[in-house]
Amino acid sequence: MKKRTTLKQLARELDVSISTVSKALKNSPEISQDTIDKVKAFAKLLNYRPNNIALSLKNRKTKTIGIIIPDIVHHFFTKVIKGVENYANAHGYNVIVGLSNESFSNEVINMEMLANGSIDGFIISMSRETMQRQDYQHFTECLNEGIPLVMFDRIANEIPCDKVAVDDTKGARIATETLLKKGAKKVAIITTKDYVSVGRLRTKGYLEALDAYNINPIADLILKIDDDLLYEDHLENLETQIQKLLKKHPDIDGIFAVNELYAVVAMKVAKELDIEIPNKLQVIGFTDGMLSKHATPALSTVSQHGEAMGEKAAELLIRRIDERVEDSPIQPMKTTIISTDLILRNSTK
Amino acid sequence: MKKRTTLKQLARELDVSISTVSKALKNSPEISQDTIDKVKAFAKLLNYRPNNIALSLKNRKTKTIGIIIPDIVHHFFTKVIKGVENYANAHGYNVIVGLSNESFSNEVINMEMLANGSIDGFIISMSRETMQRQDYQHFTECLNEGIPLVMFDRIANEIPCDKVAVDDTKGARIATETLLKKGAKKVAIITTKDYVSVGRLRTKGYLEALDAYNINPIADLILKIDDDLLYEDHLENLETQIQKLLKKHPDIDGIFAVNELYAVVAMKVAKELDIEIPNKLQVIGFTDGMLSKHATPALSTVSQHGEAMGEKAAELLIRRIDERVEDSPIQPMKTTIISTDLILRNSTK
DNA sequence: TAACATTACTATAACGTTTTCGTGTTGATA
DNA sequence: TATCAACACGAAAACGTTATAGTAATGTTA
Repeated sequence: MKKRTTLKQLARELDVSISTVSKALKNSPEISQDTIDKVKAFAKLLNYRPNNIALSLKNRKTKTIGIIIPDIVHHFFTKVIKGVENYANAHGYNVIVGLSNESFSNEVINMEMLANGSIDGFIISMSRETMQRQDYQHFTECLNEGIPLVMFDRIANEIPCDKVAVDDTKGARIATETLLKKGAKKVAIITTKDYVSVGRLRTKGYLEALDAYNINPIADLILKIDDDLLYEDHLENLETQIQKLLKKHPDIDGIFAVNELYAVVAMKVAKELDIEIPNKLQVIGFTDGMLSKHATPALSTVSQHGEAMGEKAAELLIRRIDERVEDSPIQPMKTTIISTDLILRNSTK
Repeated sequence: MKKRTTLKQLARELDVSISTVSKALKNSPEISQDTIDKVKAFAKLLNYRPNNIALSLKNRKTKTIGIIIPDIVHHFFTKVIKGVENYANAHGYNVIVGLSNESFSNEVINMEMLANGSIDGFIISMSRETMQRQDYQHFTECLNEGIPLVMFDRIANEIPCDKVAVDDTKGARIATETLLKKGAKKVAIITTKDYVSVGRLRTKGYLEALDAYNINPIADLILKIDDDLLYEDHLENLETQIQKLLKKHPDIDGIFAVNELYAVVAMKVAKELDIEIPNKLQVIGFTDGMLSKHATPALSTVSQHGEAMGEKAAELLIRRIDERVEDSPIQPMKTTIISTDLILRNSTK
């Protein structure tokens, strides 16, 4: 096994000091052009590249950021990662991914693993369990240690950090209003339990829309899915609940679902019940992913711009990291709202 | 900004040497129980955790592995990452993700960025461009520097490293044979250009199946999609080509597609042409992802077990990394084949 | 020609660990 | 009482860098 070239080796072979080599490679004016040329040529020959770890130790910054997400098999999170990578790489940062699998302890473990100097800052979307428990002390601790944090999508207002969020309420309101505008009279919502902030906020938007149209909400039409179950059970449970809903209220002519999976499943159930989409039932989802695009009919949906969110989060984080070096006064925390777009396809009239 | 606790601080405050602190925390027999207890208590109080970077420098290993993939917005790759994370985290390793975006230069840049000591080894699936150019010198260089490599899915046989692959040919053969067994007489394949190894191999499997059934392949029925285009153009192009195919050969009663997107789009086009699935046309895809599961009808597909692949790749890599430390003789390179499963759903009879 | 700049380097400390080798203090042994 | 082991700790080197502070050998000035 060949060992990596180090300054020491270069120095020894060129018969100069390590400092000289280091400086020569950096074009220091202290070093004669002659030596600079010699050193550089030799360094190139031996394919010298500075050891990142040593630099990290010296500079007390790693030029990597950690992103912790609940699940990577999710189009939205995957888009966010992509955005983070884009911005980070363009700014000389690497991205290290931690998966919490929606579990609190995994989230904590993952963060601790990385917080030991491996990363300069975190980008996080909380696990479901963390939201439920509302136990944020690993975040607080992190901030106390001076590690900057940026939260996105699933956010805790209690934590004083930069945040990137979607205007869930507004997105949901517009979606629901669109349904109503397009003639729907009885609009149901398929949402999550309330501890999931995005579900709660989107439900709020739904209610606002009804209110704007002077429609009284009907409890029956607000279907709160418990996605605490295992994936498979969850899916089955989801189907039967939607089935029940559509059978009990056959006059439902609009469904707003808080994610694309719920929307697609709703369409599937409707088709099984011979309910024609979009003529007899219009459906709008949230999060524009693969499923929406390739469903039949193609699903109208609220696009969240995951990639843009990722880029913004990375930008905020890297700014914090840089600001931390020069010990300037701490800037106030910022919450950036990424606006949604309604993409109309064939599941609406 | 509070600074992280270091051994030095503990030593100073406890009025002992750094060595003593270090040893005490490791329960060294050289240190008296008294001191050990004192040090530990104080360390806990100050929430001391060893600096990872310093350890990496000292041990010349970082306990992180890099995974480079062409695209993260792909269910398959995402599954692989999950598998890698599982295994890696369970073994005290972190995972750092690099995206090549199917571009050669991005792949090279990303690898160079990480190869400077940031990672102990790579897990890689080549970008499309790399496959096209067949320029593998960044891999060779990496191996020369003693950084272990594991390739998965998109593999270059020329590179002497561990590999994790799918038996593409066999999977494709079984899929096609299943179509034939279920009564299809005229089976088309929607595949990629030949430089994509998986496309080529799957086409081979398709041909083998035809051969086994004494059917002469028809050039027209082998649709090689050029996915070099931008995503949107690509999709449109895909649709029109499938349309043309189905119109020219209305008696096609089976389609094998080398990925789930092609399969789903084929079903969509068929539906538009009022071809009933599965009665008049049966479809099987490759890669079991979201799209397959939630398509209507649900798509029969060849499952690749991405997560298992990721776990296996991580296992192989970590074994190499560990073996590298003790300078034992180099073990021969291994190629692990992960077998596929055919999942039958409603797009087949 | 003594004092001083300039040039072109080198030595050293530092980042935070671990580990090998010393070393001073005990208590036991011959 | 001199010798030696056991004990409990400290000093220093090393990992690969960079930056600060020297330091010789020149050249310049008064």
